Amino acid sequence: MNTVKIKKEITEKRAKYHHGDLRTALVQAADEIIAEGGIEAFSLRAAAKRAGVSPGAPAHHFGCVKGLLTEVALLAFERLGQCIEDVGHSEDTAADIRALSLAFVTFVLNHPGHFRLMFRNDLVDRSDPRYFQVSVKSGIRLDRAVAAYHGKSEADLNQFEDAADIFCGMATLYGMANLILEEKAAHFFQDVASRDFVERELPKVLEHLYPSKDRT
Amino acid sequence: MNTVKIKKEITEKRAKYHHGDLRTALVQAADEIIAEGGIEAFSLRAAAKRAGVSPGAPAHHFGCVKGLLTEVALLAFERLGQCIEDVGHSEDTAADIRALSLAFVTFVLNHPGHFRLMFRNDLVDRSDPRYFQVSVKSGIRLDRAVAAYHGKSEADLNQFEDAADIFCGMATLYGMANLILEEKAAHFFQDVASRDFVERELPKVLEHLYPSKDRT
DNA sequence: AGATAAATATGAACACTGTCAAGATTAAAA
DNA sequence: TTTTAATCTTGACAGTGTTCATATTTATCT
Repeated sequence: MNTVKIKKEITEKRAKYHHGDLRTALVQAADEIIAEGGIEAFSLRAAAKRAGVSPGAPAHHFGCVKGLLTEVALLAFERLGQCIEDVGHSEDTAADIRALSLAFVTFVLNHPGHFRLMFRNDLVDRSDPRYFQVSVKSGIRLDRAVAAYHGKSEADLNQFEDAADIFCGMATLYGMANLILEEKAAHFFQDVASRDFVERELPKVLEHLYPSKDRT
Repeated sequence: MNTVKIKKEITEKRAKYHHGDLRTALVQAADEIIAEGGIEAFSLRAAAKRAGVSPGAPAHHFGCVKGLLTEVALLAFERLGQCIEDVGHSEDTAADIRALSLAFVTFVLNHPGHFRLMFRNDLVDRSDPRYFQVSVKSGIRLDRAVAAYHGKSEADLNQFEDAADIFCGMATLYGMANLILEEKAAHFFQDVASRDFVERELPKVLEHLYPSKDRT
């Protein structure tokens, strides 16, 4: 009967021996850790502790650390996709590109830890089919906008020159986000990683790169 | 006298107790490890072992692991700078940009481990004054080329619009190198990380981005 | 319902990692 | 030559991811 008492105490303290939905609890814990302290702060054991579970538990749900981090990255991509979706459509294709790019860079500045994770080959299993799915989903709007800016439809994308345009657009945006976040552009602009700066100056830069066309 | 004998044997086996120039030996060891297996293969202890020295030795020469990796990164930047310098000058500014970009991407593909290290804030001490020095040195040629392409001299760089041009140029190049190396552009082009592909297609892409001007 | 099978979490172990302090060894300076 | 300073070793510490036998709970079948 004594053992029963002890069991009950334990039960009250930590819900149950079987967590119920440990998998999503671990993903959430990892997600929070990365949001708060970046990948530096993350460890499999820290996530386990945060979920109130033993250090060996995660291995049963995710094969290894990459599995868990992949889930977090997918989550982040979905959020990015939402931010992109929330951008309104306009008739000025250059303005569309500006708005989408601003949304992207804003996401990066708001979620630096996640952004640094999302594209890391060593931490995320990019061969997971869901990765392709979700990364395309969050990039397709920019693809279309750039294609439209160059007067092409989405159907033309197999044509080399249109693919090249879109490739450049993606590269530029990704590069700008990187330079801004990691403050590698400090000798171009000051306060380059501040949100104010980005909202003020990024549209100008993009206006330069994709000039609005005269519609007489 | 027995101990003397043993001492001598040890002496013959590993040169001397005092290595002589352990600092550069460790940098070289780390450099080789990263060249062979990337950052994944690197560890402070592995570098120490490769240099034939005890695991605690590096701490005396570099405060911590970041110190050693910073040296390797600086080395890599110097090599990059050399590759950039080796690119000839032409009168066609667009062709200059193409040649410089090709040299950069080629370096990235030839030294993937180093490239992945060079811009990592968590592994390299970018506040080291030598970092700024050497990174500017390897970027200035592209700066000038882009400025010249837009018909500006280097003196104009404080002007916002010229800084924006150069910022975009840097971002695009950095982004392209990333997309190509990490094969994030696979749904644009195939075999995107092969050297053949880059030499064949990258100039086309850049010709698109920086069209050669008619000089009638 | 009761016994059996499957899923799930624990806890200890293993081989790593970077960092540190005490002591041994060598080189340089007095 | 003796003393001082620099250099390297050794052993320890806390931390990491991963694995495995064991304990516990849930689900399934008779």
